[in-house]
Amino acid sequence: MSNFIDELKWRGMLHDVMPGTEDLLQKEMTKGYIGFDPTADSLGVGNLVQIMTLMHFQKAGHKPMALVGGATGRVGDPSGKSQERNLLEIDQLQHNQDCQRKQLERFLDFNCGANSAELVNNYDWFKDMGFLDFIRVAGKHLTVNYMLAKDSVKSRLETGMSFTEFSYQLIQGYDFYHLWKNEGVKLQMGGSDQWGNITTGTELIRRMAGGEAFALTTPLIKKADGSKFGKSEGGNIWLDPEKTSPYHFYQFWLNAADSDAGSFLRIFSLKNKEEIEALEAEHAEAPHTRVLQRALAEEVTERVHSRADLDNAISASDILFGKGTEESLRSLNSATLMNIFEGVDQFELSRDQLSAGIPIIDLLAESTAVFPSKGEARKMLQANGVSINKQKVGADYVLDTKDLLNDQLILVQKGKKNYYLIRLS
RNA sequence: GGGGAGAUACUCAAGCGGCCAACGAGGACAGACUGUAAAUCUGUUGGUUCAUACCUUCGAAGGUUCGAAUCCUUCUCUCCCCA
Repeated sequence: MSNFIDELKWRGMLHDVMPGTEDLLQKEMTKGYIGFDPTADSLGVGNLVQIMTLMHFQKAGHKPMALVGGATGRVGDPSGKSQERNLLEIDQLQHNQDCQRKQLERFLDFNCGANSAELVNNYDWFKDMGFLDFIRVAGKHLTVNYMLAKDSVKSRLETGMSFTEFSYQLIQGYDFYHLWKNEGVKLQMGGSDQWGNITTGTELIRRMAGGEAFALTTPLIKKADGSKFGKSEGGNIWLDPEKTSPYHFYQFWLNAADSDAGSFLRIFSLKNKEEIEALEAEHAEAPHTRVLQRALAEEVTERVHSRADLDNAISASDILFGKGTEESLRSLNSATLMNIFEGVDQFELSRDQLSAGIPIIDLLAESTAVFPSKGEARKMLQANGVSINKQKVGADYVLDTKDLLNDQLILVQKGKKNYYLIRLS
């Protein structure tokens, strides 16, 4: 059994840990869990931190458990929220849970003997519990004073908070108690914003049964410039390939800033300390080759998607961002192009429209949805931000069949990094 | 319950009868420079459009006026002080 805490420490993944946790982990194979909130129908890269935590936990010889919050999702976690949340519809929640469960299954080993991973849903033990039972069994053991002292509650006392959200910590706390009592789970992990909820659980275990349980949290991931991690060009980066294509996913990691790449590699890769430090040394020698970003993007994309998806993403990136010129684009056959660019946003156009000649602005704003309006298309064209097949074009450019690659495709570039593929229907 | 202050675009924040689609800052997007990095500099940032045009915006609804984000009335909400 390797030292899990030390592993998290050097990776910069340890924020807070309850005294005695390390002793426990060194002494015995421990069951530990992390909860996932079904607020969306896919996990995002932010959740990847917790997934990695569970993976390291399992690698260290312990038994990881992922909890899908079917019950807690109905209530809404106030942690880190400055406003009351809107409740999700029940069938939406159900859908989200199903999607998240499938994703979680990919990352852990569910068939490796004693420390095989497990997946549970807290709705299973809450669905048959009545409100009166709950407040008698769980509620009696904690004082409102105790609950009010939590940051998640305290920060909302000014603006207001519903009883529903106030009770959230008690529900999550009861989860821990339930798993402790019935499954022998002794550790709950999570993001640093979960510390309050987790300690409510350990407190509940202590008061209800005189038992001992432990807690550990990971820091909130922030980029070096202070901005939020996990977003790109306005959107969240999802693990679901339908929501964020493997190409975009790969690009997201590849675009990590130098100042972030090292720490991201520690958190999101399974590489060991020596490997990472070697890569960093190599990167320092020749920053422009961006070995850190490549190593990061490759490992994470392969784990979340697949080797084949990764290969395509790399090929597409090489073509789009390499030294490639219009000639090299024209030299590729369309089957290859279509395959490689699967993850690039695509639009269709009829041959008739094109052969009649179509002004660039109409093409981008009307025939396709590259831009939401002609005004924006014009603006970007005037700012010199649009390329057709890697050639900058002006606002008065008119396209026709001569612009087709392989008589099939047109590659549109908006800004430096946004590519669109227009193909004949 | 009494008194006071306020509600402006993604956020903060000016404007206090025409020169306001609304100063400025941040954010976002784009250009240059680079390494598909950071920093820096430049441009854009209500919509349709491209024209010295029209439409929709300044909490909501009415009103005064040739003309209102700016004045009046009512309403809704927020904050502060006193009880």
